[in-house]
Amino acid sequence: MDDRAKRIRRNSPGGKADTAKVDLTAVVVAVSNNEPCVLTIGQTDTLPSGPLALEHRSLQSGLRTWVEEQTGHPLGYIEQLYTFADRDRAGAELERRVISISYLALTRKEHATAPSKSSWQSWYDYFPWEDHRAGAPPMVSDLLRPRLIEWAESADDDATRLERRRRAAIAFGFGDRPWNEDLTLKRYELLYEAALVEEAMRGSTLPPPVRGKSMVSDHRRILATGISRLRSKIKYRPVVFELMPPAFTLLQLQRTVEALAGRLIHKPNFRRLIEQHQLVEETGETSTETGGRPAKLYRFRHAVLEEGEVAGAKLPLSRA
Amino acid sequence: MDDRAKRIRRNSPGGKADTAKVDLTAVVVAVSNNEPCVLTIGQTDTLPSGPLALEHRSLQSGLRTWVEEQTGHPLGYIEQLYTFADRDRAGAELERRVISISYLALTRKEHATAPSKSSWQSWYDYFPWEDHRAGAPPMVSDLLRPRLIEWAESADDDATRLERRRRAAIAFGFGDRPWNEDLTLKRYELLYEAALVEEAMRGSTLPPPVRGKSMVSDHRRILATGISRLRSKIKYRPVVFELMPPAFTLLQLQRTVEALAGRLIHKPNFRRLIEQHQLVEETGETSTETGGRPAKLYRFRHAVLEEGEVAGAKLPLSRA
DNA sequence: CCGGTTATACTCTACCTGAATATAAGGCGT
DNA sequence: ACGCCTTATATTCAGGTAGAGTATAACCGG
Repeated sequence: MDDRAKRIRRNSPGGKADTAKVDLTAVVVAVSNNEPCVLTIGQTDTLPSGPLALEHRSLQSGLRTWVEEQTGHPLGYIEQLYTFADRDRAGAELERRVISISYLALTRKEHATAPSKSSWQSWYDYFPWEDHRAGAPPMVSDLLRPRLIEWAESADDDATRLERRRRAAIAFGFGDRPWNEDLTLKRYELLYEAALVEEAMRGSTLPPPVRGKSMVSDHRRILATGISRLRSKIKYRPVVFELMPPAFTLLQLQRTVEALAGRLIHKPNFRRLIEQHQLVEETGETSTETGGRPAKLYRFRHAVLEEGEVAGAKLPLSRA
Repeated sequence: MDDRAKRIRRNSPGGKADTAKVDLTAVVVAVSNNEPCVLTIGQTDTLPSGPLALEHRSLQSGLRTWVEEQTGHPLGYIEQLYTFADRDRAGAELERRVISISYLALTRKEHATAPSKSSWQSWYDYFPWEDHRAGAPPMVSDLLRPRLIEWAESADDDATRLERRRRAAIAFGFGDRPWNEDLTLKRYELLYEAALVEEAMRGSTLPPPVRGKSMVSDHRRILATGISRLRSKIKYRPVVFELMPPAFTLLQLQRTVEALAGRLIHKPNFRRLIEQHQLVEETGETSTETGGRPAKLYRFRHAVLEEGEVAGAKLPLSRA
């Protein structure tokens, strides 16, 4: 234990170096009208967040407190995303370092208990290149591809040029590569590195080359982290149901998954999968709101959560 | 931005509540002689760790600095594990909160550059119930099962009793349930909750009911987190190769994976998988050290890392 | 009652996975 | 040299899963 004391002494010449401000930030997700949304506060595009304080029992309870206070939304399911601590995050003039611990939360818009200054924004306002439900958006090949190639070519040596081209091709599915919806974070980081998004150009007077709303500080990166995590998680854990009403049709469920994944799913295979894993049970009711033949209503079988977390539903994502 | 100011004011009556000490902790893993090992420092069972300081450029670089200084091991592959901030972690008497950010690092023992006070310990010294390579260890059914059932029965109401039994059965594969090696963290947390491990009995004079070395502070929980993460990750990402020498036989590779997973793998299927995904290429050499027919030596095809991270090798874990 | 629309059921094929078996190529003792 | 032990490598087979397409059912509105 005496090296520990030594270490601490070594790094605390003034007794101040070791302290940091800790910020909790939430990516709160809901889906309505087949549109995946994130909760923001104020006029600016800002995620709910606040400093960790001594009265908070834990990180999670601190986060819940902040989000409920700022948005009137009590949170259900939450999971930790990532901890950032870039020193230049809040500008170099700050003496103290800022640690930012981010969480992903899944909820439903109806769960709000109080009106507030918060509002819901579609994911795809911030990431217009991420919605492939109607095929790849034109901007991917018309705008992003040429700009990324330009960026790759601007590298000093051949090796870097090659590597940049390959990274871009993998992330965005250029050439004959498939689109991988899970790579949202990689794509954003690539656009940032290539200085194609507004956040990478702060202080510049030029307009950002790529459309898509930006967010305060590094909140768009945190949102991208949340989207990436959620898109991969829905494939092996039944978390979608956190976003569903108590009773729903199988098509509603499918549309919700499609909204999150940003791509279409083969209907018969999706139903087969859900039934195979016995994720839902019929309520007995039907819904005629869909226009055609009435659809059976289902509810989530909460028992699956207890049955051995192995199951995990892989999604039959269509290649079409 | 003026709610932000308000929030900060609200929680900083003395200007002190918002600061925290940030600790970086590393789970450094290597495999040798078919035994998965973790790097510890000093006499006590302590993971390499140290406070984040202002001179560190980032969390990762701070961690690398600490580990290298304490153990003489430069780190290669690292990934963030989890951020803990339990208030009772360092005892309630502390004014300031401690945030603990943990990382998983993969390396090889040979990479040490300097001798030091650090040493390698087998995972299974800390978690003897996690090694199922020779079948389920007797202690699981002889010791853990009765103790966990006892704990479940001691609950006040029927619902809790049922839920505890089910959680234990899932985590440890009681009854006819399969053993799921990924649940290392859940198992440790369950034993902690049931007060069967030493860490849950600090301050008590009774001997801990379950064998297995304990660690300083919450380091055993952090190690469990690392094992869980690594065990699931080897199934879909080619990270094992970080632990392998430059050239190896397919059986050596298999034994390494088995050491990590704590269970055996079906040999022909394992080879088929590796070849299918073209994870390796022949070096042209062979090794006769294995006793029987000389085995071809292989090296990792680094190109797969660039080829589109989708691939992901699922492991054919044997049920036998 | 007919076409539009959605729901639900069924089929077919390619591929993946678990599992078992067969053959090859070294070392070593007699 | 021969046979045996050990490990390496190749092949096969059955069951299951995933992708994709097609068929039938039930409601609505004109």
